[in-house]
Amino acid sequence: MPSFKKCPWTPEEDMQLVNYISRYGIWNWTQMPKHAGLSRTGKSCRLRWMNYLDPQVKRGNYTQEEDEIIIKMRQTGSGWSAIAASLPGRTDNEIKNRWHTRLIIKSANNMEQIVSEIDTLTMYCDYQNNFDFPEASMLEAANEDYSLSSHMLNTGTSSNDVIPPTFGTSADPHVSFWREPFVLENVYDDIDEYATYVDPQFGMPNPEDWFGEPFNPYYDML
DNA sequence: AACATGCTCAACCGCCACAAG
DNA sequence: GCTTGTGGCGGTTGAGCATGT
Repeated sequence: MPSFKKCPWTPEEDMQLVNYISRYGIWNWTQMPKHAGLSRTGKSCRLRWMNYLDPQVKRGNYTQEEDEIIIKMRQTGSGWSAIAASLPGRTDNEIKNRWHTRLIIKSANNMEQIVSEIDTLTMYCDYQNNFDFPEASMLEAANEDYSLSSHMLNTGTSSNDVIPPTFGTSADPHVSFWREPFVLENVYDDIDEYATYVDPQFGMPNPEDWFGEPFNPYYDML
């Protein structure tokens, strides 16, 4: 695990950056810190301005409408920057934080999401067993989405309740599932356990029903 | 009151795309 | 076509605050 010291911006540094940009504008992030007398990288300056100092940045107090937009766009695969573009005043970083701290649970609180999780997993099975699937990024997405499941399973519980396994993280008792050679039986084992945590009101479908039918939305692409 | 745990968010990193030379 | 510089994106981390025990 990398260990690096975080170095918060001081009010003086903020002032320097704001003064410089208000006077000369943004012309080159790499050169700017030198001219502004800041001992920061251009990237750091850019991030500080974009996420914090820019007067157009809105802070806190997300409306329900904003949350819904984030959830919808995220579910359709939009990137953070695309979502930020749809929410004036919100930054990608802020939206990302919002997602990971609040919305990921809300998002999972519907059946469609659960089905999507299963579909993603099914695609993964198909890939591993039958195809040399070229879209490596899809696998990463599958892993991420499956990780999402653990958050989903928390729906309706408080932080003090028993937390189901956290798939795909260092604390994940199932982490070996993703790192070992793929074995279909492992999927069933995990799905079974996964299903036991789902709120019964959702009427979790039998995983066998889902895996019994060949399913791969990417067949047409192959 | 003291400690443990969880949550939030600013800040960093690595990687990628693109443009210019 | 290759190299280099720059900006942008997404993932991750750590500090500090809030809350619970």
